[in-house]
Amino acid sequence: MTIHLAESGDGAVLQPCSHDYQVNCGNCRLNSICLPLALESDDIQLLEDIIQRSKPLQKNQHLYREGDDFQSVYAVRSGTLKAYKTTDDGKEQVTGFYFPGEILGMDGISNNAHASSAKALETAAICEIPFTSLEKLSSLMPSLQRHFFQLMSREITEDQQLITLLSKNSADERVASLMLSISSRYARRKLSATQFRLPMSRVDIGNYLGLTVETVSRVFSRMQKMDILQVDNKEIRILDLPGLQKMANVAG
Amino acid sequence: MTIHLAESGDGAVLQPCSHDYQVNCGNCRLNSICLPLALESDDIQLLEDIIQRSKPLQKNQHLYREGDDFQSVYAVRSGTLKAYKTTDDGKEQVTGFYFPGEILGMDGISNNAHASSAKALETAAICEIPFTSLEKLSSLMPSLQRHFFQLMSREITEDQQLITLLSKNSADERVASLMLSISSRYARRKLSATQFRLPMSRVDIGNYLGLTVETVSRVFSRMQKMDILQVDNKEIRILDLPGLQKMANVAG
DNA sequence: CGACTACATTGATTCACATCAAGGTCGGGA
DNA sequence: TCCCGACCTTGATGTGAATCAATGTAGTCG
Repeated sequence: MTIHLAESGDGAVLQPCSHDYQVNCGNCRLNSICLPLALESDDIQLLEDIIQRSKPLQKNQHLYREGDDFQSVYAVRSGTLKAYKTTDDGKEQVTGFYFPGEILGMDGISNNAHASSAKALETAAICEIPFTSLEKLSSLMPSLQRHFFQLMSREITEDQQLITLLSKNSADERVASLMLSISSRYARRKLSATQFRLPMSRVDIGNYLGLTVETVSRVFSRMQKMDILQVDNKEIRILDLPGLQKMANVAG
Repeated sequence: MTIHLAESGDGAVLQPCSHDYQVNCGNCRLNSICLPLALESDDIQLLEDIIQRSKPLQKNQHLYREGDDFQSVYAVRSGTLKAYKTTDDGKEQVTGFYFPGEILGMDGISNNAHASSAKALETAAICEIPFTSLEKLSSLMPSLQRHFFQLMSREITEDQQLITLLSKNSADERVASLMLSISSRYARRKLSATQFRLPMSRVDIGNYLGLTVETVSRVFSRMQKMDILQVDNKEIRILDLPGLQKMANVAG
């Protein structure tokens, strides 16, 4: 059990902030990822009205913790977060990484309490979407209801991909798949698909993929030796994308 | 690639059936599991009107296949199904078992195509719930919309449990957890929590848990030797529930 | 600046589960 | 009834990743 020193006194509570961040859904660079809706502009305004933007999360600060009352889902505007669960015997399982444009917190709906914790891997700006407002709006806007069902369904299929990865694939394949996944998530934001910085530690990668740090490190070394990847601490450059895909041995 | 000989010519298409099965949601023994809604009786009638009951699925018959157009979600009325994905290199990954009262097919929403296949492990009766009707009804009935969001969220949290199990737990713990999960699902239906028949093969269990048949078999033998379980092929009797829980080492 | 701490790499050894191999058991069909 | 094929169990051996151990590197704070 670590104590999160970096966390400020008010903890994970997001205070609606008076100063504007000059962002709204209409002009947000990420809206094609976050809400790829054929929304009418007045529909966007309705959504806009319920979304709360708040002061950024610092590195290691929690957005919410396992067991917290579920109030909202969250969209990442900048930075990266990890979601994780703590098992009964105190071990940690990273269940996902969330990049800009992605939505997290949906696992809290079923029990009205968050089933996992979410903390910032680096400074992160977040859009908070109060769930009851979202529900009401969904009833009025079929396309929004549909979109949200799809988002949750996507979370399910992605979890199933991870289940398959953990159950059927070797260490090499797992790490390669994660690199490809991160690469495509950068590409989706019009950033380089072949050169990027990993926001998470080797421990987090290993934890997510069901491997130890040492194994992750060895896989990176191996990939480097094979001229598939160039690894400089957290800086990654993909040198041989087809080679990486072959190593991953999965569609992902 | 197996050919499913048991499958009848019309494949997975469910034909609405003229003869009544004397079942409706109002009197269904499973409705506390399937739709634990404080539904007004006229609300139940509205739901009733969109649900289609059809002729039972025979063992090994598919309810839907990976890639099929997504039209409906399904509730199991009797029997058991398994859901599975086929990986690029032809391996199979079992992603879940579905018992009476449980809902499957929600992974198809995100892409309008089923992300996995579902086949009957034994003769099974199914309620089909056309999704577009469900969506429309959800807009009108906030409690139904909420319920469906919760169902999907539960699927997410359960998948995350499995991810943790695969990533962090030993063969013994995995098998013990599955036995406890099945036990509690029987208990929920007011059936014996300590004596039941496994509807799935050892291969399916191993596949679901990321283990080989041999390992599953050995774990059962070990549990039997420890007087935790009595195993007679597919008949299971839990002799020492606390012992089994201790072996599982997880809350699930 | 230098020292402390968290993070990352690399090597040696161990171990849990996979793989390979051989029988055993059950259930359905001729 | 007996036979066949699918399913299950058990044993012997192999191996990929965990564990243990040591060293290297980067970022941080007094």
